[in-house]
Amino acid sequence: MERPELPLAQLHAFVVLAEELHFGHAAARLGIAQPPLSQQIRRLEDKVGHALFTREPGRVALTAAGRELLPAARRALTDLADGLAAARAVGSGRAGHLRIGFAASLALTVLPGLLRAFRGRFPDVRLDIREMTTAPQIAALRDKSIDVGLLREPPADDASDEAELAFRTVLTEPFVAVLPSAHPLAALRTVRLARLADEPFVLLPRETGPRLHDQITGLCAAAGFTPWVAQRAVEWQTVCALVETGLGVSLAPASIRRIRLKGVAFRTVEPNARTRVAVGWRKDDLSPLVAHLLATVSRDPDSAR
Amino acid sequence: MERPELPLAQLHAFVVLAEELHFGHAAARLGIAQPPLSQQIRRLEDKVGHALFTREPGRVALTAAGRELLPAARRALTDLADGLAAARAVGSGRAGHLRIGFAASLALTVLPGLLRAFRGRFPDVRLDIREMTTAPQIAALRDKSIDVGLLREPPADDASDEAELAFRTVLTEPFVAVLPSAHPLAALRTVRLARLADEPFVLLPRETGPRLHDQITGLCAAAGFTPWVAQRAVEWQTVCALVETGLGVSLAPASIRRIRLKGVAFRTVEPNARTRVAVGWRKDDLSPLVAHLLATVSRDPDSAR
DNA sequence: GCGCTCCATACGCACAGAGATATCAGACCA
DNA sequence: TGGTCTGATATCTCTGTGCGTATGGAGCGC
Repeated sequence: MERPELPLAQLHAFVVLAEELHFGHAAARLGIAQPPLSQQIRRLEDKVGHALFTREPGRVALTAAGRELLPAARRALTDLADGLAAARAVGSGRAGHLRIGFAASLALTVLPGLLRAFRGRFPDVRLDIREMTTAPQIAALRDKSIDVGLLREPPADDASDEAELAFRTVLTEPFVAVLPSAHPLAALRTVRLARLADEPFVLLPRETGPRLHDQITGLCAAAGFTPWVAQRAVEWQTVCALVETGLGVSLAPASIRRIRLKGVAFRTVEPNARTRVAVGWRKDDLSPLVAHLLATVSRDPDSAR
Repeated sequence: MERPELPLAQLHAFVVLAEELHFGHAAARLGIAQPPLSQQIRRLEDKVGHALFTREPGRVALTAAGRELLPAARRALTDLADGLAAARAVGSGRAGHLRIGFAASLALTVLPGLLRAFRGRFPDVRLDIREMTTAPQIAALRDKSIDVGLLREPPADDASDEAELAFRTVLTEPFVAVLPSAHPLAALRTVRLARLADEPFVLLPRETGPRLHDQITGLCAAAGFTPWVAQRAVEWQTVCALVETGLGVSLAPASIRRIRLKGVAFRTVEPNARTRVAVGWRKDDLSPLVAHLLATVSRDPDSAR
């Protein structure tokens, strides 16, 4: 790639003149007087080394050399205009590409509203959403395979080893007991946690979200028992299905009320605790898209319908 | 098409830096010091309105906006470089497109050498050659459907109605008598024209080249007779074939000796006259290609082998 | 012949920007 | 802790060029 020889301003003048084929009109379209235009063209012709127009009195026409240069000049100008517009759109966050990880349990609650709100505001941004549990999201944020994560129970903000990631709580929600409809406790409005002490439990594997898992077992411990986990399942959907078949009961974030199954009842528990849903991102990620997404999350707190 | 906002020099610097990802190396490749390069990039970023590179200590990288701008910048630069080169090639006559009309009788003499010489000198020029007799060539030159004509017996240079066309004689050649090999006159080295007075003639139609036709009949008239035209044919090739079958004799430019037929003999005639082959072009055609072709014609006078 | 249109030329001004040198600041390494 | 590498900043110079106004000159039509 060599040093460019032709100033863009002159090429612009050239293209306009090639369209108008009239110095006066072309100058008017360019918003300048006629003599400067003559100069522009002259300078361009000097640089090219050949005449680009023939000026017979009354008629201006392109030469063969001019016909050769014209399409290249036109392409270059439109390419640059388009490229500049695209770069500005991306730079300002009006366009681009955002990869979002999300916890499966949010697929029916926070996520739809958030996506709808964001898409409404930034229709040219391509959203790449992928379901991931908490721990993989943190790893994915670190290795930059996602830009934003929506997860449950993030590491504490002040954890020393999380210097590169930031989290902000999006919402908190209570836990609910997940019971088979036929279960005696399902008849109550509120279930005291201790009453679940002897029930078999269905839970997610601890690795998929250690802090949430610990919070659940911690709740049980506070109620005076250690839950006996009869079955593990990797999705809340599956957990509910297993509960329906009578394999056990569960404790889950209230979000999963959205999973409507005939044979499953959700009951508030007592004593309760709230679990946090947070949004996480890389602190050093200056992308305006991330900023916009974070702003959208804050602006629409009830997007978690 | 709007006024271009991004100076090409800055885009060039941008592209080079995007390839090197190192200010020092990029500056070296650009042949400038490092601070000016920093300025170029800064100015470009100011105009775009967003950062194009991230400068973490030790590693320079493109931002999303920069990645968006890069291909457009690259395309624009190469387009312009290519377009400029093409325009210069066309302007200088090293490339382009030339339409040449030629008389059929030259297809075996002047033309091959001329084309070979021209192609050798200007391999990037596309030559569009089309066979035309004299009168259509003049019309084609006028309406610009050909750029150069190779023809026999052009109108006189000083003809008042030929102000827009110019002609230059390429070569002159004598006439030869075309006889069946078995013809008694074929036994002679030279044929006196008057001896053909009672022979039937095979000639081209007058319209295809009135001046050549008139020259032939003029020769006969000078020898004291008016030729009896037993047959007309539109190509010299055909004329020779008809002579071979004994349908008559003919008078033709010496070029047609190239048409070798077993039963046809070519004999010089006496008295003789020479016929001119000329190249014609539009006087107002400033194309360097035409100038080059004319120069080639002059430079290789013996291309008429 | 006169005026009109159209383009070129001449001259002047002002500003952007490309280049240089010199210096500074942060990161990293020995 | 000091040296090195990297990029940013400051300041200055100078050229290019973009634009203006004023003017010239060639065709063309009335």
